[in-house]
Amino acid sequence: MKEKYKIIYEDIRNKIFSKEYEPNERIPDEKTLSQNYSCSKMTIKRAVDMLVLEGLLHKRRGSGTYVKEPTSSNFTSTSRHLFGFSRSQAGKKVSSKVIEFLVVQADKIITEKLKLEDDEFVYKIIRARYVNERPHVLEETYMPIHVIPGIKRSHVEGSIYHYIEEELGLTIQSAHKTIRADKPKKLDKEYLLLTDIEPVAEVEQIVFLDDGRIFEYSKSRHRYDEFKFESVSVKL
Amino acid sequence: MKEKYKIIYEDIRNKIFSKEYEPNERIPDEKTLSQNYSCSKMTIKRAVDMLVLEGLLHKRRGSGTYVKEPTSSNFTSTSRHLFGFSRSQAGKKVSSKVIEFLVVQADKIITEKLKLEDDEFVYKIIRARYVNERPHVLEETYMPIHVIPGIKRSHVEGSIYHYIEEELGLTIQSAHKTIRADKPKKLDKEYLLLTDIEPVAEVEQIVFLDDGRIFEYSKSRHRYDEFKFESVSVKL
DNA sequence: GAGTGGTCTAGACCACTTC
DNA sequence: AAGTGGTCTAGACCACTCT
Repeated sequence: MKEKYKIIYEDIRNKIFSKEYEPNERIPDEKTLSQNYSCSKMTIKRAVDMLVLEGLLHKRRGSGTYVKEPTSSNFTSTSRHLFGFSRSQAGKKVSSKVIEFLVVQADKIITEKLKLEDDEFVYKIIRARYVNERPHVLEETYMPIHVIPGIKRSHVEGSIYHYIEEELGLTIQSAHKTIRADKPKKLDKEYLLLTDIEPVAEVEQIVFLDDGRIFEYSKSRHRYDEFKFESVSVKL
Repeated sequence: MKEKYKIIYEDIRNKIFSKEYEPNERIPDEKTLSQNYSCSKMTIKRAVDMLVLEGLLHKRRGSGTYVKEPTSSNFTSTSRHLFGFSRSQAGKKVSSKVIEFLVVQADKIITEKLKLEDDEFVYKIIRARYVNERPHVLEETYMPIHVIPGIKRSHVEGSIYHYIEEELGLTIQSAHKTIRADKPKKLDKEYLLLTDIEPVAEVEQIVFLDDGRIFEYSKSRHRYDEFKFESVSVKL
């Protein structure tokens, strides 16, 4: 984090959260900021635009840049939905029960989702995950063995993402997600302790490495009362 | 749409969808593109970065910029979740049944969500919405009467967003959304024709105008089998 | 008209991969 | 070493609001 625009982004962000810039207040204009931070206007614009995309600021041409009032979606969450479940529950006690962990030949759907050649092998991992001993989500994950080699049971019992990023040294670039509601299936009821009238929120996800390879296709089925997904959309 | 970066963005986007740039192919480097489009490298970078955020391209420093293979989340949807229900169902026959349409004094929750002063009046609108005669979603919407004045029953029966943008000339800037699964409530079952074991996907939404004012707080409860929410997250 | 953000440039220099 | 994307600049000019 030595890029100037990231430093400025962090600094302004901190000033918003610490209320040095208060809700509905106009922050200094871009020319002033570029003098304060000793940088060009374009660099200020870049930092400020990140905060606009994040939903913390809004701009009015000809008028100025203003702090948005806090809403549940911009101040609570990190607004980065990219990483695994363990990381999203930082500070809480996460545990996992491994229900299935094997290598199988990819079927038609998995081959299509992971963009594999025919007849490739993939890890199939089914885990129930608990926060403070309470079941939260049932995950069914597929990863190609030639992209993510050497997954051990110990990784599956802990954090697979930790293994991928720290031990294999790979970088996750992006994730495409689809969120739905669904009736509970048999496995959901069993592991998430749900009855027939208690639904799940399903997140289907395809995750990319920074070299463009797909390394994960998964469906996570969350207890309806332990899940929410937050999103900010800004007009371009 | 006369900004150069938007024109270039559209043009590259079209080349991706028309397969002139094929999946996994490397597109021309930024220097070449800036010559082709007679513009600076920064302008190319801006257009390309929009496509990266949209999940259509990915970049590798030192290597090049590549077309992602299509996944359900990047090629099907417009990736703009900003506008109302009518617009998201373009081309289909949308109808509405107005269940409630009145002006009420905002209660504590609505006052907080819409960031109102105490005791302000808001429109309360409950509508069931149908696509091809089939019920899709039950919407409960609150709008402050001093921000969006003059809503008539005819607007509520059609598209309120059309009224706001076309007739009032206001511009929608952003929306903060929270998505959950939930059990069906009495009204859901009645208007969405659900049984106790059929859940809903709830989208709670706060929508901003481009002057920073909040003009809508709503909860939309969708039939579980007629809803999905797609999202692309890219590491910064 | 003064002030604000929006677009765009031409080029320098850096970080990374290997086209 | 050559090629590619990443950062940053200093400034020009435009579009918009109204401090």
